[in-house]
Amino acid sequence: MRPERYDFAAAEPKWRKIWDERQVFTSGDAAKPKYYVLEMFPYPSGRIHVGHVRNYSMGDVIARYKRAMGFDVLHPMGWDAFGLPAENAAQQSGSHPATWTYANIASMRTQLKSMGLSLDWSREIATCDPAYYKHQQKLFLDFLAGGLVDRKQSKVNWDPVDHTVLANEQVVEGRGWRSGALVEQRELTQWFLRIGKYADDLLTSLDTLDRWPEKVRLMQRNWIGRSEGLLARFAIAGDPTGEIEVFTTRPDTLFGAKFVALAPDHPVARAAASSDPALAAFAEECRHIGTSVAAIETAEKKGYDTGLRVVHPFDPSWVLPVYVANFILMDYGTGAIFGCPAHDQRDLDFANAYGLGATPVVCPEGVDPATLIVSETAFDGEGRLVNSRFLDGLTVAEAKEEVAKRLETAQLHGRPQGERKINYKLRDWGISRQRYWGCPIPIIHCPDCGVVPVPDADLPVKLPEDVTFDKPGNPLDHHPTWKNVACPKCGAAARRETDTMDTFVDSSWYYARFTDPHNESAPAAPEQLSRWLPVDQYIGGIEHAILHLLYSRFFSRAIRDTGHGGVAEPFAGLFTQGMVVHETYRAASGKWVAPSELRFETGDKGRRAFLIEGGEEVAIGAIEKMSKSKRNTVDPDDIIASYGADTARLFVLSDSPPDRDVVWTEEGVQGAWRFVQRVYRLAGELANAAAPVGASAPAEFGAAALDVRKATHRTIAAVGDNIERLRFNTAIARIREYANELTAALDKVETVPVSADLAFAFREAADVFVQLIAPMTPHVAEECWSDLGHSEIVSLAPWPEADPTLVAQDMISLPVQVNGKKRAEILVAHDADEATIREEALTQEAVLRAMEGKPLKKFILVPKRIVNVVV
RNA sequence: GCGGACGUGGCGGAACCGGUAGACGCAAGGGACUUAAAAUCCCUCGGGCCAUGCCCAUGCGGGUUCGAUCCCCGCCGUCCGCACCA
Repeated sequence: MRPERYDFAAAEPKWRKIWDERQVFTSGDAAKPKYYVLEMFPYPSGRIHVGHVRNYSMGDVIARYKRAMGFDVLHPMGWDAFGLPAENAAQQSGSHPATWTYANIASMRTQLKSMGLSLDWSREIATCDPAYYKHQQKLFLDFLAGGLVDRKQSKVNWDPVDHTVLANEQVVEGRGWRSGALVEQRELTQWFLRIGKYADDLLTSLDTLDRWPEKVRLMQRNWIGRSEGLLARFAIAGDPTGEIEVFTTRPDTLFGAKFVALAPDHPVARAAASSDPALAAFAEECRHIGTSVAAIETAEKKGYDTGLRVVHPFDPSWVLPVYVANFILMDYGTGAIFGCPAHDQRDLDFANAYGLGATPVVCPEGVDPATLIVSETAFDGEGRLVNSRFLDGLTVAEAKEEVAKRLETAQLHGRPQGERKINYKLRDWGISRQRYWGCPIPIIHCPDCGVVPVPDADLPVKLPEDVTFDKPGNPLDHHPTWKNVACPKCGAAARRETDTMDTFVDSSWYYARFTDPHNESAPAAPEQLSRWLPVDQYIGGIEHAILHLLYSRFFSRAIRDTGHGGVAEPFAGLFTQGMVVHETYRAASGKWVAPSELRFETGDKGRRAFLIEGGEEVAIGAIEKMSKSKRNTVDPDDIIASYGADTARLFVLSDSPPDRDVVWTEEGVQGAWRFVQRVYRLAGELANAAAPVGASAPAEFGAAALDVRKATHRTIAAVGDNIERLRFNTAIARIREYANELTAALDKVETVPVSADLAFAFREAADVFVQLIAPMTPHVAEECWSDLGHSEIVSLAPWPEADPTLVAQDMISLPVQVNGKKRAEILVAHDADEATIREEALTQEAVLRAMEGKPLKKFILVPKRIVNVVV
């Protein structure tokens, strides 16, 4: 006897056990076409959060749907397991980072498994596993051999208390986020990956990623920041060899130049500062402002006249002053510019501060050059050149070309004075971190041989286990013996590189490792890479729009170009899902209160919240991103324990479009819960009226049976289309609509057993209904599928096919408008000719009334859409 | 400042290529069943009016069109990204 209510607590573990034992989700049937669906793998913080539930539920719907569509689906899971939190935990609790990390992985794996995700767990990887980072080290060495790695001095944010490098986002108001110490700018020798080599390819290939959000492509475009311009060299007056090279995108405005400005760290500026203490002090001041993001925003343009003068390239008698200025960046272009105040706002602000003047040299069409004055706002639009000697009358583009040509042929100090140049904002990727819990950089420093790669046979360079975290700085550096090693080349006493890699490196190739996760000799076999890559659908948060995705695109190219195989673009389809947000609650004391501590009432004064303990009323605040500090989080474990995984999955997929934020509400969860129960009930009711499994179709269908079948096939078509387009919320809405239709059809049944045609229609409906909901709520679907008499599980059932003849409507209802306002509705055959429709429309009482006896001016028929009568 | 996205009932949202605005759900109100509750089921649910019907309504103001949530112009508001990149 089937129970009245669905007991998720019994059913969910039962079905997961069956999936697990039968290895239903293991990929590798080469006879089928492949489909690779991947969600961004989690950092093992210890607990999954609702954001994970949403992310992985979406991926799972796609995986289950594609599997049912006959694809060999790769849907793996792993752990982004290196990173600073493990070291922080080690400092605080004394547990070793590895112990802490693997314990977290174990508990999160249990949590993820309780969600019923159709993952191939046999491919699980963790980036902190030597079996994984061994290949990462090999890739690094291959990149090094392939000219994709650089070692150079670079400025870093140095925390003098923690003895570590900080990322920009770890510097808060000029201080280290953890230590609170004033951050210093230090020059350190660091390892860099030369992502800049691929700048142009990474930029132009964005156009091919037509299944990426336009927003992400735009962000990457801006980040890469290509600009075409000219390098131009200015001779220093009175110095036979001295010169300053500037980069400009506006060579056309050269006759509007009023000054040259240098970054404080420009070599010429440093040289000048060495004999001018005031300039040295000014440069030092600039460096300090550079550390604070807030300061840059409000900083005034400031400069210091070095006293140097440079000669205008087109007029030996024209000299320009050379300033050191706080707004010039050393690491973009050449660290030097020429300033044209009339046509650049920054230059104008600077010129106004130092009385340098502004001569307009570009005049917009239709403006009299004589009246052209620039005082507060620079003009950066199009126009024709004025006040520019041989450039006068040319367009901006023509003038740029002319200046470039002339400077390319002009000579200064025996070299061409100008050179066309394409610049990128994208910098090479510094990967050195002075930390323990990361992938060791496989390099040995020998006093005689210099930088020596660790030989392949010695890989992986494993992290030592006996480390301490009681001292600030890098534990690898403090380790008594680990860094001492013989040089592989000459055998002399040498020292290991003690820096480890940025954790973004770990996540830049994990999608490739999943294709062949247990390969010991290579990151992945080329045939596995070509079998699975690119990832067909990648799903994750928008916060990775730039770095992770750009680094991965770079790695995929670098892996291919160092002979490992694979593809240029790792992610053919990208979807960025929205966050899960929640109301906030605050007591009168100002303390944040967790939703689990509250009870709610709805009355005359609207919705109110009270503490369960004590009954104090608390204020219901804004809906915000879930965060521990505001205590507005919900624990997936609690939800799954009280409602089951299917309810949690259904809720995060319903209501809101997947790319937008979804508000977590108790009412919404209960709505999902009710529907899970309804699925179970409805399947049971349908079963009672349905023909047995495999019953053959009767020759004829009556009206009632036909209506049910039409609803069935229309829903198959709609849900499939919605899932393909990742519109899970509308897919679920269609299924709920279908449930309403089936309930109504069952209500109409007067006699049991029903006629054979209706029984067939109900059998078909019951099966399809369960199959359509299965990707979202797989456990209850399996339970119902079994109750419906199927011997095989629904997870292995092929997706139902919509019969086009049943999807098409034979009678359609056409709205009839008079002068654009709807007045009536007519029911006509889908293939009715215009004359029939016209006759029907024009005899409608409401239409005639609206026409008020006026003569018909025009009759518009949009087939299958609408009729409009114009009078 | 620059770039982008978005504004639809009490709420989340739907509406395919310019063709019935408000699917589906949440909340609310009314009712049935019940000793009662839970669960379930049914009905109402954008606003207004001279209510068998009509008018207004997709942030605001214009425009194009037989017809505009959708296209164009101008405002207002919200959110996101970048932030002196020469």
